[in-house]
Amino acid sequence: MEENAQVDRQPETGAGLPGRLLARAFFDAPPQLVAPRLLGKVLAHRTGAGLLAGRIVEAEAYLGPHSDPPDPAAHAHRGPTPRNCVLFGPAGHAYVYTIYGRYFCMNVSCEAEGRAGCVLLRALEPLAGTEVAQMARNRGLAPGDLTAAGLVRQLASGPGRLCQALGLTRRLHNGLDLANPASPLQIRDDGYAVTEVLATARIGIREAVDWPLRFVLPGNRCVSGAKIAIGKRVLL
DNA sequence: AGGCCGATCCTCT
DNA sequence: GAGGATCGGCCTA
Repeated sequence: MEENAQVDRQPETGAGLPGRLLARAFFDAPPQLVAPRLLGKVLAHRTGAGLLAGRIVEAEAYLGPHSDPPDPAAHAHRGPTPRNCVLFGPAGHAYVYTIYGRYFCMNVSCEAEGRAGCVLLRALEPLAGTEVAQMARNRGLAPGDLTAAGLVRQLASGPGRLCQALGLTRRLHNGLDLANPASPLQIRDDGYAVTEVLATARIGIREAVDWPLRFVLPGNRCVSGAKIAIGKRVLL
């Protein structure tokens, strides 16, 4: 609507980006509340190859060591280390780490400084109008394959795939401020309306496996691990 | 100083 | 459905 006009007046804050930037206050809340609210929002990465962006359709909350009971599956569980120190900083920053020596995973830090809750971004639905072909190349897929049914799902359905598609690495992106209009990596609200969120058990962990801290947009084609479709409704 | 092991993905049966 | 790739970081000694 009027958004285009506003973008033209402030090109440095949102030129070419969909919707509006999420404020830091959005992230300054416990992760089990931030995670479901992040569904439907857009993760946007500005690169030399254009805008790589997708809608968040799956996310997991990891609780900080201050929580009761503490979350034994969280990286911050045993307190700050060189790897996880971003989580103990202010909310709204990217925590990107290496997993299995080959892949990266991206989290969003939550809560005030000193509290290390976070949200793992597990799956995106590629956003129409962005450089989807580049995301496919980043994933080692031929852009032509995208026309085939089911292959959109291969782009960013999974935390490692998500980072690969958007070109996110620990070296370049860990610690970036997601709520800064000058940042190449942002989370934005393009007005997409979420009607229903399901909570399920988290994936790929050994501790606290039955805590219902994984949140999905039910029925979305890009949600990972289709086996775990059962879950409880979440009130937003 | 060294060993262990993952908030994963892909391939093969 | 199972197993291998692959390595930085964290824990223990």
